[in-house]
Amino acid sequence: MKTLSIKDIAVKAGVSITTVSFIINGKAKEKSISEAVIKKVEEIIKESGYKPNQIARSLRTGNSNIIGLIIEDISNSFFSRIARLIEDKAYKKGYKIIYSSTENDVEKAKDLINMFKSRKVDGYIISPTKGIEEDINALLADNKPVILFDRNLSDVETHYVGADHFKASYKSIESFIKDGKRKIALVTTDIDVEQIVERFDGYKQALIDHQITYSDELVLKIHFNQDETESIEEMKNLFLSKEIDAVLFATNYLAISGLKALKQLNKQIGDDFSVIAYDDHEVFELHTPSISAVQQPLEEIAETVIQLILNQLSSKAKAENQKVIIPAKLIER
Amino acid sequence: MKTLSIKDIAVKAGVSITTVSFIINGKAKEKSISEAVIKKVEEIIKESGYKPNQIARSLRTGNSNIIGLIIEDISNSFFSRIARLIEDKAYKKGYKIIYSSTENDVEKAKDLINMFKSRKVDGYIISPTKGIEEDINALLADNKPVILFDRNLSDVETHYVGADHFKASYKSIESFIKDGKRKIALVTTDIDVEQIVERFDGYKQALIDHQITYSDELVLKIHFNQDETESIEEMKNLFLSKEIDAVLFATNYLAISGLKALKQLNKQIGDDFSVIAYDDHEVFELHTPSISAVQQPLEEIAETVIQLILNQLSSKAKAENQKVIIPAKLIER
DNA sequence: CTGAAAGCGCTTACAG
DNA sequence: CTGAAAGCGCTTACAG
Repeated sequence: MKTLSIKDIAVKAGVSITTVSFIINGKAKEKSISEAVIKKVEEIIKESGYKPNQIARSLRTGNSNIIGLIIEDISNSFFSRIARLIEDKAYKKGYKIIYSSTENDVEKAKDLINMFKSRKVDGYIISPTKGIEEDINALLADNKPVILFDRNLSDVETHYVGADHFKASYKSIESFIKDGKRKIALVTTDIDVEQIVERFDGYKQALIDHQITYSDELVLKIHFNQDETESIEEMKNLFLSKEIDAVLFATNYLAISGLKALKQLNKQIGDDFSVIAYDDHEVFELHTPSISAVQQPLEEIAETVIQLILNQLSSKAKAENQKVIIPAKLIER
Repeated sequence: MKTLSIKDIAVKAGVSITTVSFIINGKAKEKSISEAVIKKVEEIIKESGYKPNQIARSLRTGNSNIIGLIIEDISNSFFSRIARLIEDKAYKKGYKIIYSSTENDVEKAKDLINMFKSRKVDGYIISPTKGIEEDINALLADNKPVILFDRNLSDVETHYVGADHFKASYKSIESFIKDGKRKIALVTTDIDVEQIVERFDGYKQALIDHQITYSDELVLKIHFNQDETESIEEMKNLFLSKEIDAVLFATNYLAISGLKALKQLNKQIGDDFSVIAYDDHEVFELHTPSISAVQQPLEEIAETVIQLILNQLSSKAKAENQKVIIPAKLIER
């Protein structure tokens, strides 16, 4: 069974492909096609199950009704939830999303941008890695809408949506201090991306503002792609060597590794030892005891991202660049 | 800056677009293009940063080097992990993956197939919902490779990769029985898909084989799209009303809700009350006490799926349909 | 060893 | 009210 083309429909209806095309694209009225012809063509389309070839349409029009979503890692629940929400919302507006993970690898990120570019996606939603500034600027020069989220790139002039990482981190530390903690550790990663740096800055500033000396020794930077068992070992060392009474984990997967480390050490979380995780996770609510977490407003982030990109897509006018910073919530458990 | 076309390259190199096309597609030798021309064209391509328009290529060749992945829900960690593995492996072979969630909605699933079809994806990897048999058969009639995974559709003659859900469920119940449990409950969903039915059958058969009377009252079927709070209430009722000493949860998200229910009831998991979850989740290892889980071999499933589809894609010959059933492991914690 | 030309399936400016 | 024709950027059978 050959797939049908617009020509087949035109032949069947006894009209030109121009007429069929106008009808498919809702321009029938505008082009004053007669009611009778419209009805006839629509019927034939329906009963034949004809679907226009989007590839051909894209080649001709230069756009695709597809938005490219580039994230760090789809298996991280923060991203998979965001992806799901964005997909949902875009779908309702007639846009499809295609997504792919960079694994924080600059080369792969560039590859993905190229792939999306050569597929003529209409717009880009990106949680960027450092090093792709140029590629993104090239997209912008090409007049493609780009929305960054989760982490900003200071060398790129475009829209950004993200949580206020500095403040969320600052407040977490402040809540430790209010509870009388003084030896507060930070477990973070060594990737040099803005949202991680902000979390570190918030940690440091909160200590300083409360007259607690900042010490490098209480900050553990886990190497990004390292094996989890190794990370757990490093955390165990940290927890054993210093008299720490509280720890902020800068990502949810670090917190999960940290909980495993504590379990192995048989160290109880409680009045003597408090924990906050950055980015919530199902683990934390169910954990005994429950773990406090900084919760980014996923729904709001996804909504804002979609809103911004749809605006861009519908108005050809270049809008003012917006940086939307959304407060995160500290869920105390 | 206009994007370059093959024509621009041809003009710059002073050759025809035919020649450029042959070189791009590695057919230079075969078409005996002279070394000098090859070198020159390759240099121009490199320095100009020219990337062939994949849309045009797809329109012409009818394929896309893209594999469509259709899953139930990307925010479920079972699927997001599989997706990540499949993406990785496909990427290494030069294929891109585009994926999208059906949310177990037949209409959305059909829509997605249509979208992928009109984008001319080369092959399909699908965790199907019931009701899309016809659509999949249409793809097969169109000679497109289709690999089903996680759940099979009996009315569709194609490749399938999945865990042995019946046996895994059977063994879980058997392990309860060995521990002396007799009042064993099953919490499952009401969606009528093969892998869920198999888990139920395994549960029932194990009871029967061990001379334990099967009772409907010990089986709770949670409505698929229902609010979690409601599910938790129903589970609390089950746990309170019967003297249950063990429960198998048929999915990991049900198990998570179940753990929340138990927490609310202040009911301890231990010698008097055992729990096994189907599909592992980070929650379970960290939970106090740790929760046993049926672990599907994600890596193996992903590997097999990719292998099968790549085989199909490279050999135009229609291979024998394979049904690969992979044993799942019960991780006792 | 290389090129002119047809054609993939659409959209749209132009003509009538 | 409707259609013929150009063109989007490629690939490839054919010719030389």
